[in-house]
Amino acid sequence: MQTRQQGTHSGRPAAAILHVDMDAFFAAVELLERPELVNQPVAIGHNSPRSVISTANYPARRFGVHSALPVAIALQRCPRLHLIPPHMEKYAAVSKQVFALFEEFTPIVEPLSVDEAFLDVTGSQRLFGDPVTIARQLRQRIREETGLAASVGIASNKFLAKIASGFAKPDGVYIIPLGSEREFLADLPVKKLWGVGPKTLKLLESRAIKTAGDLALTPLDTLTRLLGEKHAKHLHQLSLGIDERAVETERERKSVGHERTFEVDIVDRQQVTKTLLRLSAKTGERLRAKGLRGKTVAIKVRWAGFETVSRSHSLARATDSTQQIYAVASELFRACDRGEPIRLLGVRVEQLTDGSGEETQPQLWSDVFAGVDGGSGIGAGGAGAAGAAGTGSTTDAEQWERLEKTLDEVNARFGGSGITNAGAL
DNA sequence: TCTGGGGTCCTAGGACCC
DNA sequence: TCTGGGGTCCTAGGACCC
Repeated sequence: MQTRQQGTHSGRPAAAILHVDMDAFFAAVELLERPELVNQPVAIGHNSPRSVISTANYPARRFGVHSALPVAIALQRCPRLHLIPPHMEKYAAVSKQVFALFEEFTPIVEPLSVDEAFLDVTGSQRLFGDPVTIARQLRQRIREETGLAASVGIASNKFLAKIASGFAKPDGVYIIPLGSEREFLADLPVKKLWGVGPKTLKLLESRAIKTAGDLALTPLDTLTRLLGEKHAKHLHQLSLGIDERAVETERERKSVGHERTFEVDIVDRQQVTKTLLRLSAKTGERLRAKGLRGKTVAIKVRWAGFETVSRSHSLARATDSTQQIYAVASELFRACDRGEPIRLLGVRVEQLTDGSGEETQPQLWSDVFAGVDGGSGIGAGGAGAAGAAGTGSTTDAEQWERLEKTLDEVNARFGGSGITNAGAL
């Protein structure tokens, strides 16, 4: 096992990167409260027609139940499946605990998701021992503090560490020793490489490229013609075991948005309007909570046939205003509406800048709804009343009821075309 | 058995400027 | 009069990841 630093061709000591991945995270958290189900098949997902499984525990996986599988199929494959609806706040709290433990071993931590991170422990070895020892301690600490199992992959770069953690699962450690990368990759199926999904897999297979080893032997210009310049270069590098991306502790957020798939495709444009309002409000609220503003408002519409279109519009100035987001979103929708049934609607704000230095704009719902409900309801305590940022106080059910009720009145008065703000576009 | 919701990154064409 | 190339911004779509 690789336990000592070796030099590399560049003269720098080899990096020691850990990829830590919690095992069946959401399910494992739920099972802490329901230990009697530990050996039963358990999956996390809403029990509704268009939901998919977000996590399955190992007993459930034996039935062919896995992430992204439609719930309806999961229940067919495993009629005795214990389906538990997700409780994101609970997982976020445990996640926070786990990430705090990471920081005990190194400050260089890159979160990949709520249950997964890269740790650069190159400089931690004097204090904590070699990477395998660090992994062992870390797993021990996680188990003590949370009762959960984490798997750890160890390698000289992020890509290999991530591949390694897959081999470590469940509840293990796997190391790809320095110098054995090419050998390790030779027989690795290409679909294991970061950036190879179903489409790319098909393209590669059409050229008889099945393993990372095959990929490594394919001339770069062949790959470039197949996949485009960046994608080709990236995959070719990975196939050679090369990944020079550093573990990044801070990454700038690029967008904030919300979307919703309807249980049944909707036709009613008043419901569209209501949904766009709700999605805009959620988005605006999160922007304000994070002190962000965005210049571009984008919508996503998935038609009943699953065809998806997006429309976007850039503003002269970045905004965090629910009112403005909604005005743009509803106008974008109006302009692309085919009158067909709709499966999904989304609202997203892009081109973010942090709002510092700029005064927060008051959210003048009373202007939008002026003369409709007497300006009473929403302006006063409603979505994004100035200063409410970050408290979560703007999402409670009562408020939504008021928002929607007011919108119903608007629709009734203006013939259900929704509210548009001519000044917005 | 139809396919979530949160995102990131890349490509490509057109506008516009130098 | 015709034509060029680079850079940046905007928009739409698509692949991919957890």
